[in-house]
Amino acid sequence: MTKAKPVERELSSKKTELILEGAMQEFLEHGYAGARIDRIVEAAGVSKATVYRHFPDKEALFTAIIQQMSCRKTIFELQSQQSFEESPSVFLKQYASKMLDNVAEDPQVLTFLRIIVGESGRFPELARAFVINIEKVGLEFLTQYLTNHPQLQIADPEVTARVFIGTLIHFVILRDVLQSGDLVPIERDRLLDSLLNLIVSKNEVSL
Amino acid sequence: MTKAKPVERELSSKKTELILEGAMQEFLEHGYAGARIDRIVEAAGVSKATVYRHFPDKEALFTAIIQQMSCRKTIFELQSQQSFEESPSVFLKQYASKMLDNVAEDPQVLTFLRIIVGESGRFPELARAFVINIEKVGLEFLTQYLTNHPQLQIADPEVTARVFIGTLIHFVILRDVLQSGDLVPIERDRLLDSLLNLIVSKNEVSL
DNA sequence: GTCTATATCAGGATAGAC
DNA sequence: GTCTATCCTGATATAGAC
Repeated sequence: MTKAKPVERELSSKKTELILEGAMQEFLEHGYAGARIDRIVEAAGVSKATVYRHFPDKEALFTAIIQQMSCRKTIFELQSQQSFEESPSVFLKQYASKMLDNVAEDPQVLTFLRIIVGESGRFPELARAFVINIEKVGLEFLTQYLTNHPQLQIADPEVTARVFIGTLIHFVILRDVLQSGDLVPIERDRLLDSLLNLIVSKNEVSL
Repeated sequence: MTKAKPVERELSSKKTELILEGAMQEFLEHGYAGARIDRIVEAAGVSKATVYRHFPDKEALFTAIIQQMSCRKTIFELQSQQSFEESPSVFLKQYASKMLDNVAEDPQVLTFLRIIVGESGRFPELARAFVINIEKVGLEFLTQYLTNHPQLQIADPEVTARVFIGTLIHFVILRDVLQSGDLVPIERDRLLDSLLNLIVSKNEVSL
């Protein structure tokens, strides 16, 4: 009987990791067209030929990176870190705060967003993967949450979730992505408080 | 006395126009790094040397184009086309509708947004020009409008303007920029109606 | 001021030894 | 499977004639 040979058809995942690591930096920093294979090679500490033995071309490497990030990056998945038992208005404000902090603290998220939007014309599949893995998850979670808390008296949870996330994303785009927070300044707590006031029923008694 | 010589220090603005025209197409379609001077030359119908006589380098040409577009492009300036005398809720819905239509009908707006966001890391000044000329204008107009209509009972017009525009921008990003409207579908009228319901006071009597 | 022709060099991708 | 060395296309930018 044939000896069970250790699975290793996939070309040495050690180098693959190095390449992906270096490529991620490079693509995030320079975009697709601006990325240089030479720099990826240097950052990864491998030879150029090795890169091309693991990935057919630059485009394949790029899509691999971005798709991987769409799975890993969490912008809205803060559920685990949070206390579900808080009152809804407290929970929602925490949720929004965490989301804003996450983005501000992780510059990779910003460059990732820039890439997704910037290349969405040439790589629509990547944009769609982003929407499925990140936006959709956040929207559906919030919709569910709003639906599950009838005391909030949300008339249209689906739209309310969009308004909530849309406001946050817009804020992130102005402040962090476009680096223009000072041009249209607003205090963050004021934004969140007034936003929650709009969303939760006006005649709030015991939220 | 010296004969008044016809002003022509600016290198033939005829060619300049052609170059800018061609460059706009090229940069919008391929981004900064992906744009090729050769294609600009071809589209403009001039020689490469002429381009470099009018602009010091690729980057200068790029920033000229984008800054020009930030002045010309109107996403939120729909005031002139609208009847100010409508009731606020009608006006606001018209305003939002017009804005969504404008974007959907003009693919240049989409590629412009992609460029601004995509290059905002490397060209922050362009991003800031965009915010000043487009976002800020929209936000301030809406804030003013909400303030001027006290019957709406807007507690915080500044934030409400952001919520309104943020929701619209987010919708545009998902549907048009990222081309993923089908992945997180929502009927446009439902979005606008529910959004307005959130914004205008619940106890609406005569808006 | 505008063109043609060209310098210069960097990019992605591969051949062939080990 | 990995490296070194190289191919070759095509990019930005310029020199020099008109």
